[in-house]
Amino acid sequence: MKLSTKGRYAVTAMLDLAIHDHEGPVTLADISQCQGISLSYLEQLFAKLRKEGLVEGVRGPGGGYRLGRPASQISIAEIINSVDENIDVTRCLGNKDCQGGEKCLTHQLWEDLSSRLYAFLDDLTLASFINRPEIREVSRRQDTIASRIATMFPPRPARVGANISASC
Amino acid sequence: MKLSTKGRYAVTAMLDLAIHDHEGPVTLADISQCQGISLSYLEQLFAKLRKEGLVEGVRGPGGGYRLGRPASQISIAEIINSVDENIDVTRCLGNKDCQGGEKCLTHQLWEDLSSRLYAFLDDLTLASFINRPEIREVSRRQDTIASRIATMFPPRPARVGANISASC
DNA sequence: TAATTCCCGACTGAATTACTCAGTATATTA
DNA sequence: TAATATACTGAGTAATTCAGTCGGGAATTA
Ligand code: FES
Ligand code: FES
Repeated sequence: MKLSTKGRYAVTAMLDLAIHDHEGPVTLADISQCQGISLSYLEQLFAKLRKEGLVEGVRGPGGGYRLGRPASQISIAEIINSVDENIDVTRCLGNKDCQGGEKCLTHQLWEDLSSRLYAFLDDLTLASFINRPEIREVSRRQDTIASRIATMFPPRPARVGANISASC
Repeated sequence: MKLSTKGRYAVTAMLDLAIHDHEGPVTLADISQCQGISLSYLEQLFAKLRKEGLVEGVRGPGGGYRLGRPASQISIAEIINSVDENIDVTRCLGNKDCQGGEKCLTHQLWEDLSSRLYAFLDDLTLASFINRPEIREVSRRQDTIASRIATMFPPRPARVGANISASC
């Protein structure tokens, strides 16, 4: 289990998808702009998420990415693991034999902590974050702001009603 | 909150200190040899741990490092934070203003996850790891092996009884 | 004094991060 | 059918961090 900015990017992007799930696919260009991450970098991250089945891509105009499963069945741990190349090597490289054939104490202790952490993050699903009332509130407010801006500066809609998902 | 190999090194080293706490200071040379980490690198990590008051150094022969506080009052979160330079910046750099003066949804959600994770790791203390019976068992066995080896190849003792702490 | 340990700072190769560019493939819409 | 918007792929790259080396110093013990 590893946790870095890369993992944070993946998690926040997935949360974005989860929030706008009902509005159809979200484009990486939107996420890139809203969260200030480079588009190509996002593409690399999403390639990994796609390999794990956490998202599915929809090509062509009006396309984007959708969650690969219901938000209630995607855990934070899965997201982080899929982008962070969870090579959690200890000194024995997984052989558990550095103490005269036995697993050493340090190995045991770290494995223990690591699995507790994983269990914790595996229990947190995307749904458990976005379904709380205060989140719904902020989400609604931002959509309102976004649609007001959209009214003042109407963009050419790729598909009717699809551009509201551009809120951050 | 960030979690990398560096953090793991710090945590396992601190666990080492906690286990051998009753036997006097543990030298970095011991930890370096047992856990396969470079001595100078350990020195850098311990400089940070010392700044946070998590350990205290004892100079001179027979010296080493001791826990700065009882193991029951040192959390895993503290250890990781002290070495990992927890600069958990979001896009707004902590200003919470990227959504027209308001904190954006992504910021809110990540802050939320981050604090939950911190709370979890802050609840885990060194003592909660080493005081479990199965750990005490492995610890005892390793000390036995170590003292048997010490009998076969007696090292020059820096201080009477102090070298048993060389077990991994 | 000599040995052992912590302590300090500068430097360095390797790995990873985050990004850029240049394309290809597929679906939509006009 | 043509134009366009999107996902996809892979090679390359500057910046950063990781992990380690080196060369000293300072305090303590014997
Ligand atoms: S590091 Fe795996 S057994 Fe020691
Ligand atoms: S990133 Fe902090 S408010 Fe948007």
